[in-house]
Amino acid sequence: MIAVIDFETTGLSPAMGDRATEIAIVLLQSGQVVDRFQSLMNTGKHIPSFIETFTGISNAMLASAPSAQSVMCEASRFVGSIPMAAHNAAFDRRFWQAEMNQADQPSTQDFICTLLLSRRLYPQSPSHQLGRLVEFLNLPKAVRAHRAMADAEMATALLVQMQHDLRLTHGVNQPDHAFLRSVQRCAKYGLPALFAKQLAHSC
DNA sequence: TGCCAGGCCCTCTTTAGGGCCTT
Repeated sequence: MIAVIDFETTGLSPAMGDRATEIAIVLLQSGQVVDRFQSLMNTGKHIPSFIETFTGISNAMLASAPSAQSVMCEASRFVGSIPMAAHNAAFDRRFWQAEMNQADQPSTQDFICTLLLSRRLYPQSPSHQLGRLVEFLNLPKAVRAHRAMADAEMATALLVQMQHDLRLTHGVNQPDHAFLRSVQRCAKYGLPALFAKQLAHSC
């Protein structure tokens, strides 16, 4: 099981005071979506006008949203100890840890990054932005990008496609979270050896 | 629109610099 997460936020850095505005999580098991979690969240932080335009999430929408603390407690129960994935995971991991910390919840989940994986697996793609990758791979594109669930669904489709390509193209039987983590960490020139090792291990 | 940060990756590199990606 892998939990694919996406945050919408007021900016790029929790260390600079930015906060999450929306969270979406898709649970993926054996290539199938088995559950979803989504919520706006009110931290009391003002959303800059550029971000309102960018995400479509307004200060008025968050005024009636549940508190960040209650949403993150619910998200923590939803994910448990399941390993997580995100596109540019360094970004979502920072907000996950910062918001969990604010809500007095643990945040020990391991993350894999579909951005780093796509740079390894699809070096021919002209761009590794989530939307551009989805177009490059002919995957279903979200109608409303830059909303949390739409982006989480696209990242999930991307992850499923990468697992499929690892099986079909590279003969890897079970590209689970642990194996994806080794692909992500593997230097580009080392990938064929990694695939061969996994193939031999699974035979 | 892109600035703000942080991490990865590439190269005209490694005693560094800049592009990409996330909102």
